[in-house]
Amino acid sequence: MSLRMALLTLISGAPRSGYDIGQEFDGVLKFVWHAKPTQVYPELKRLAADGLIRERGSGARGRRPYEITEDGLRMLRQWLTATSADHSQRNETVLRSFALWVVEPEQAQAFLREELEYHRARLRGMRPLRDGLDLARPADRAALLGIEAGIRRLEAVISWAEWALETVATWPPAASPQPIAPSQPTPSPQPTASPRTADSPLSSGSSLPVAEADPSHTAVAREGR
Amino acid sequence: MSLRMALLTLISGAPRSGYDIGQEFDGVLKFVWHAKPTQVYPELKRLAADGLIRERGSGARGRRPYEITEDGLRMLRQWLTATSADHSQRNETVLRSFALWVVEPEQAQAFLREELEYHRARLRGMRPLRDGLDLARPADRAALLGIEAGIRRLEAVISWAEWALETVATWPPAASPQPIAPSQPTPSPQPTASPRTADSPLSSGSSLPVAEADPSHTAVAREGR
DNA sequence: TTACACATGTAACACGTTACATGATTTT
DNA sequence: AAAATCATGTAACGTGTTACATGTGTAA
Repeated sequence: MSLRMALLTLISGAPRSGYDIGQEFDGVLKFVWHAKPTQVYPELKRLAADGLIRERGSGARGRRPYEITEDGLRMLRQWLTATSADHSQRNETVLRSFALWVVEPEQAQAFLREELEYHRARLRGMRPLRDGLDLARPADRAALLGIEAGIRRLEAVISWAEWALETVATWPPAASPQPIAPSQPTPSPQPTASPRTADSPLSSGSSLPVAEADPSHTAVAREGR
Repeated sequence: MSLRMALLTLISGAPRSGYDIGQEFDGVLKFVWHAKPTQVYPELKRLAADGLIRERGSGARGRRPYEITEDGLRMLRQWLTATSADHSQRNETVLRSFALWVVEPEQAQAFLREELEYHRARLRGMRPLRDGLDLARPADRAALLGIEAGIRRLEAVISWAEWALETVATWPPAASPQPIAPSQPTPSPQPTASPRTADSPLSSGSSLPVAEADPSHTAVAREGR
C-alpha cells in the first residue's frame, strides 16, 4: 500500500514523471523508499485511473509528468493523520553483523571497512542536498526533515562501524576453532571440501535474550498488523 | 534470498525452532529483519531439505528446534565474504516526513511525538539486552555488534525527532491554504469529487535536487542488483 | 476433559524483481 | 539516417502477507 503513498508524496512536492521518480529512488531516497521502474510505471497508471494524480503536459526528453489532484492530497493527509507508521524493517548490514562470529576477525573487519567507506561516501552526497533546499517552499521544508533524518542515520552508522572495527580487533583469533569443514558441495553454494573436526560453538544453551513485546503506541498500530 | 540467511544466522548462534525465531523477529530483530511465521516455517523445511540445517531433538512445548550443519556454516561464511550487502531500504517514518508539509503543523507534531514515544520505548527495551549478553560466547560477541547498531540507530532517530519537533514549530500556520475540504472519510481510498480550489504549492519548478549516483564500492556490489 | 494459548502449517493473494521489448529523442 | 541513450512498458517469476486450518501441551 505504501508505494502509492511514496509516489503521492513525491508528486505532491512537484510534478514528476516515472523517470524522475526513479532517479530519486536511486538517489536521496535510497534509504527511505525504493522501487524499480517496472513497478513505478504501472502504479502511476493506477493512481491516475483512481484520480489521485493526473498527467500535466509533457516534460523534457519525452517524459510524462504527473501532478497531484485534490483527491490525491486528501488521501495523503488521511494517510498522515489516520494511520500509524509501520516500523518493521530489513537491514542487511546489521543482519550480517549478527553472523560475523562465524568468520575470522580479519574478514569481519574487511566487511566493516567496506560498510564504512560506503556510508561515508553516501554522507558526502547528502549534505549538499540539504544545503540546496529552498526553505521558502513548504515542500522543501518537509524535505529538510527527511534529508536530516538520512544524514543523522548515516552519521550513526558510521560511528557504529568505527566502534565495531575496534571491537572486532579485540576478538580472539578464530571464532570457530576448526577451518572450514568437509562434506560435498551443496547445490547452490559450493566451496571446496575439507576435513570435518570438532563441533562448532553453537549447540549449547544461551542465545539472544528474547526482547519484550512491541511497545506499540496506538490502537491503530495494533490493527495494522 | 536473504530470509534464508537471516534464519541461518539465528540458528548458527544456537538451535532454534520456528517459534523461537518468530519471537526474535518481533523483538530484538524488529529493525533488522522481519518475517511472519507463515514464511518462516516453509523456509525452514527448505533449508533442512537442502542440508543447511537439521532438526535437533525436540524443545519445550512442542517446538521443533533446528541446528546448523557444516554446510550451513559454509554457506553463511560465503555470504559474509563473497557478496556485498544490499543497502536499499524502506522506512515509512522518514517517507512520511517528506509529506508533512501537506498537513497542519500541529498534525505534523502529533506524528513526530508519536514516533518519539515509540522509539524511546524501544530503546528502553534494547539496553537491557545488550547488558544481558555473555561476551565469553563468540555468537554473543557478534550479537553485541548488532544490538549496538540498533541502539545507536534509535538514539539517532530520537534526537532527529526532537529536532524535527522544534523545527516544525517554526513553520507558518498552514502549508496549504484551504482546510481538508468536504467529502466523507474514505474506507480504503476513494474520496468523492469535490470543489477543486486553487492550485496547491506544487506545480512549479524546483523539487528535490537529484542526488548523484550510488557510490557503490565494489564490483560485486554492482552485480548484486 | 474441557478450555485455552502455544506451535506449526497451507492456500490465495499482493507486492517486488528480473528479463526482455518498444518507441522516442539526441548525437554522430 | 544510423547509433546510442532515454523513457516507458509487459510478462514471468520470486518474496512477503492475509486468512484460515490443525495438532499439542498446560491449566482450569
